[in-house]
Parts: sequence; structure tokens; C-alpha cells
Amino acid sequence: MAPVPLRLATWNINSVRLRIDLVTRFLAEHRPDVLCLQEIKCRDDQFPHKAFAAAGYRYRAVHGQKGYHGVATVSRRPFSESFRQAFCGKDDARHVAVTIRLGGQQLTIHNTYVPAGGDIPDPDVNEKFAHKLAFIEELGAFLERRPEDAILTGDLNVAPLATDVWSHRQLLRIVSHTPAETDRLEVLRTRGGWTDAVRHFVPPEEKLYSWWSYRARDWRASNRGRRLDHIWVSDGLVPTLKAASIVAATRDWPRPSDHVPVVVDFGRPRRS
DNA sequence: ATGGTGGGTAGCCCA
Repeated sequence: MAPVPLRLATWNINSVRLRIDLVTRFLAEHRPDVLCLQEIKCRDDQFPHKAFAAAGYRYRAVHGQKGYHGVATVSRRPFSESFRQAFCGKDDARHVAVTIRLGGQQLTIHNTYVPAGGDIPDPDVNEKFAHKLAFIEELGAFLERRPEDAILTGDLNVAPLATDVWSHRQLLRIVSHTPAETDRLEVLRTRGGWTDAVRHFVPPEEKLYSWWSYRARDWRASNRGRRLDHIWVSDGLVPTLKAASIVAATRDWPRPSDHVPVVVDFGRPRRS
């Protein structure tokens, strides 16, 4: 069978320098065409370019920062344009976009790291939570102004559905699953005309996670996960969706990230 | 109800 035209993966790596061997293993085993990384936690000049080049990922757009945050998109296929967008008047490294060709059309991939939001889910007493809510609103407004086919991916730090957390009832007041966040993300999703590519294949009754805390004795046994990492596609791309998966196996690799990769396969665009 | 474990980095910041 011919390979799909595009395989896209997203992974919050929690330090790309510390975990470069896990990344290259993932690239070798799953061969995504494009990998979007978040929390690279290094400056642009510290990014491990050589390891990606050796793995065949010639094209790289890095938006790094010392110590915190940082995103990078690496690709085996050429991308023509890349830019970084700032949000909320901060110079946090939380976004990088690249434009690639899928079939005959141009496609912009927005790799995004939404603020985690701190512990207290009250914007009046917790500036980090206020920042998170404002960031989601500003991201939505920014994406609405962009007409081309697009993918919104990354660590959105929100588990939107009741089945995106291990206990809906117990997490309603925990940052990442509060109505203030899930409502805003849903507004962004519907106004922007986005489809959740993973939920396109997995029914909403089924529990699905992409993150498990480090603070569990046995992450698999307790299984208190959340689905924080997403791949969303604009309307024009929905007919090209072929498959989606979450690579939970990486959570058992040595010195793992607390997040695992999310992968989506795209087929050839339908003729119109 | 609490604290539990990981990053980056040199003081505690953050997830």
C-alpha cells in the first residue's frame, strides 16, 4: 500500500535536549512527515538540529526560549513559509506556523503551546489562569482572520470532553477541565470551523488521554490521564482524514515525557 | 485533604 500523503504528529517533549533519543526513536518507528514539538525548553541556538537532520528532517522551524516553553516544527517535506505569532502582549515562545503542500493545496500548520494556567481556576486571583483564558480568546481571533486551509495542533492544555479526563466530576474544578476553559475552547473551535481529528475517529463515549502526571507511582495502573494534546483541521481537510492514534507506548520509554505523541494521517484531497 | 515527580537552572521558576 502506498504511504499516506501526510502523517502529522504532535508531542509535548518536556525538554528536547534531554529527550532527543526518545524523539529520534519515535521518528524511526512512526515516520511522521511533520512533527510539532512543544516545551522544547531551549534557545534557538541550542536546538539539536544535527539529530533531526541525520534522521532526515531537513526542514525545521524553531521558536525557542531560555528555560521555558518553546515550540519547533520539523519536517521531511519542504515547507515554504514560517512565522511566529505573539499573544497577550508577551514574548513567550508559544507558536510557530509553517506552510506546506498537500496534494494541490497549501496548508498552514499552527504549532501552539497554550499556557498551563497555574493551580487556582479563578482569573481574579490567579494571573496565570487569566492569561490562559485570554490566550485562548486571542488565539481564536487570530485564527479566524486566516482564510486558508489549516491545522491547529499542539499542547492546548485543555481536555475538552468529559471523556478526555479520568473523572469528569472530580476535574470540573481542576485547571485544564473547568467550564471557563472548555467553553472558550469550544467557542474557538466552532467559530473557526475546526474538526477534532482524533475524535473524528474515536467516539465521544470512549476515554482518551495524551498526558499522565509524573506524580503517580504507576501511571498505567492509576490511569488518571487527560487529553491535552490535539490536532484540529479546517473544514476543507476533513475529507482527507484517514486515521488517528495516540502513541501511549512512549510513556513507558526510559525517562519519558509526561505527554505522549498524537498522530494523524491525511490522504489525498478529494477532487472538487 | 494532601502531596506526590519531573524539567531548567543556579534563586526558585514552572509543569
